[in-house]
Amino acid sequence: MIRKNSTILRIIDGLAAAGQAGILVRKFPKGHLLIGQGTAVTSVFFIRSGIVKCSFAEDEDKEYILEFLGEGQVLGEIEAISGIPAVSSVRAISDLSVYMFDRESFLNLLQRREDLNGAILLLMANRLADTAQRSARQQLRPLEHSLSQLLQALEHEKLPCTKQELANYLGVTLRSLNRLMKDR
Amino acid sequence: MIRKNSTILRIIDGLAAAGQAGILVRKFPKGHLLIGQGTAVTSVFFIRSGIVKCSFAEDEDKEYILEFLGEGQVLGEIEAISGIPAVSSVRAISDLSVYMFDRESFLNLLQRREDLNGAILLLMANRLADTAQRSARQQLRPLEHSLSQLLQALEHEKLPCTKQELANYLGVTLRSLNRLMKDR
DNA sequence: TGATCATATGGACAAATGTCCCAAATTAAC
DNA sequence: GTTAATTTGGGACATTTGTCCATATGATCA
Repeated sequence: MIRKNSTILRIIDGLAAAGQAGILVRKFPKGHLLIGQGTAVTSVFFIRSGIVKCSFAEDEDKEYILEFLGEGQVLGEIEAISGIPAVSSVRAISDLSVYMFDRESFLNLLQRREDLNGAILLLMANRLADTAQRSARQQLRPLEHSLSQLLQALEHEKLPCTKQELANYLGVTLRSLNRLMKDR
Repeated sequence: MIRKNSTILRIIDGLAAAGQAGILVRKFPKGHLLIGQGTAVTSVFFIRSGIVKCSFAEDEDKEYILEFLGEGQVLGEIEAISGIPAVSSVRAISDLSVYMFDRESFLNLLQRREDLNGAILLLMANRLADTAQRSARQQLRPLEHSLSQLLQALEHEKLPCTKQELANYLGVTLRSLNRLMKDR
């Protein structure tokens, strides 16, 4: 449910400890917007601790939550690599501690460090697989199924988010979510 | 609508022309299954010409089409990189010509050739962006909207697929698709 | 020439979901 | 401690979508 990746965090920890240039440690409070959909992204973030939501909006009023990311996950790498404006917004839903790279440093390291390169390839492959699978399941299965999966996942890890956000993650209205919750 | 990628095709053309070991040229007829969901993937394919559909099934009877891929697109790279069984099935929907790599050769080249590495990173970044965007739009917008977008795209490029497949791409039943088509 | 299969179209009804409300409960602000 | 704002839970109804048909059209094959 909340994606994590300890391999990458270890690599970055190592780089930071070795005094690699271009890495900053930053902290952000819950609610802080790290990346705004449609804007240019100039930094790449690696989550040290905390949770963010990646969400996509079209109308201002409706949002769809693409994923929740936790420890070791990377933010802004897609935009850094492809040069396009941010695909989604990224907002902290708990207090956050991150490593922050400027774009050039990140791309440089990605070329020079084979281990980082491999870890990022792997992370992107996993994300693609997960995203595709979730997208497909949401189309194929009834809402009830996605919901019970979600609730089961939430028993193990608590997610500091509202019910509206859960609905936005499931791609339905809050009303529908409540209905399902009631008559289970 | 149909994803393509000429940069990669040029790189692979070059490698093949230079006699790089581990590359085969293969042709498959329309309808041929290149990758079966859930099975181990031992080859990586680069499309020289033709179109495939990547689809995800859960019940045997229902399928969701993740994307249509054309020239220069890569198949099986996710599984090669991450080692997981195939996330989706890939089937030719027109006659197909491909470059075929065994997994080891592909991973080797990915390490040794900076240009290929960069091109694959870029391709995966673009796919992630596209997949996320499509998934979000399908949840946020009414079917009518997705449909008109799709029809507009199809005016420029013709896709050799059935209406059932279009419905599977949109994530709805054929009945719903027909209804929308009728009262536009 | 049929017979058979895939594909395409649409009627009728059921089920799921959204929209528009309002009220209770909880949390944050002063 | 009181007020305001957010979050939650749900009724009533409209709309959308799915399910289960039946029929028509066209292609293929014996």
